[in-house]
Amino acid sequence: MPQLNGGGGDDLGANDEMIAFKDEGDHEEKIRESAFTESDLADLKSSLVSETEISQSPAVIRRGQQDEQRIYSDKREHLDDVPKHHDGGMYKAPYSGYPFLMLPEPYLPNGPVSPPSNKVSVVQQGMHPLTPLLPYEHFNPSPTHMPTDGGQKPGVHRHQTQEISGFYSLPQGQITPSMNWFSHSLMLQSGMHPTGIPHPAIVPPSGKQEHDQFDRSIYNKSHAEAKREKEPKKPVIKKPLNAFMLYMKEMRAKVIAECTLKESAAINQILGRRWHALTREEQAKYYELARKERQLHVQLYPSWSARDNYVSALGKKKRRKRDKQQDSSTGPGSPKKCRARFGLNQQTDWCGPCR
DNA sequence: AACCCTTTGAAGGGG
DNA sequence: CCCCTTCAAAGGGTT
Repeated sequence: MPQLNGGGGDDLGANDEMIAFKDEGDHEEKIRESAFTESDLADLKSSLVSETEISQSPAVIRRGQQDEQRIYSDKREHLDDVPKHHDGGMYKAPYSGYPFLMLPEPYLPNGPVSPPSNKVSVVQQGMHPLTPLLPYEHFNPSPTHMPTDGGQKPGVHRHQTQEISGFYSLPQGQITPSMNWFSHSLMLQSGMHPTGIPHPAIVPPSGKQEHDQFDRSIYNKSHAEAKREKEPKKPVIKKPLNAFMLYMKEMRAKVIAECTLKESAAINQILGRRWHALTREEQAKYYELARKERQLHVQLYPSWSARDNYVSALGKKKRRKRDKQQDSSTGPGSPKKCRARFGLNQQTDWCGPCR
């Protein structure tokens, strides 16, 4: 039987997605105790400020993060005990009751398939932010399409694309390795996947959603401009979401609702804390989902590399320059700036649940 | 308009 | 192998 997970070993070299928890039960306990309580949120809010005040160079901070990651990595074997959700190789939405399995709307004309509606507003309408992951439930690779060896790349058939369409939140068309560039461009022109379903993993180079703007613009612009726009633009295949990103997608709306926050930076800090407060089982489901997503991504885009989406060398230079400025604590993103942004003197502005 | 901020995790490259 | 960098999402804020 075909298996997405090559039975124990991760053929994609991603058996490390099951990041285990620290052994320090105290630490974990401590984190969990502080989770989801109002005091936690208050603590977070104040820490959001105080943490940014710590005069620590970005490099030091990063090092600290990596150290922590390494510690987590030391406990992966614990999570390996978490029961895998496989059913003879057929991926059946492993987590019954998982909210994103509820709605087919992502494929509706005005559903979350359109980028703006895939955001919070969608959730507020009763949609789950992870709805785009719905196709997981339908993913039923046949032996022909799904190699038993997850690392097998050549000869992967593209029929799967229909089943996994909607994995990502920015559907914009589809490109498949078995297609040539001409057909790719045609698909992108129409904004559609060859199967007829937009694929969110692929976005235009701009990264923005344009949808039906194209056709209209053709008539409003000069011939040269129209021609230029008609030229195929190389689409961007986005990275598969990791466990935390999947978690964020699901929980973002909840945090926004609870805290009446909208600024993603602050929301993400809360989500980061909550992530650490999750039990290993709770985290495991997201690691599992992320692993499946990576596997599917590899099978869909065998030649794709994360490097493909890296910014140019010029962009790197630009960033290094920026980082240098940060070290002087006067540049963008400096503690000083962060204090201002998060309002050190405006803590009363925090909403109730987050106070 | 483009970039920043903020989080964790994955991936890739350099030493 | 270790370390560092980049990018995934998100949307208000900043330049």
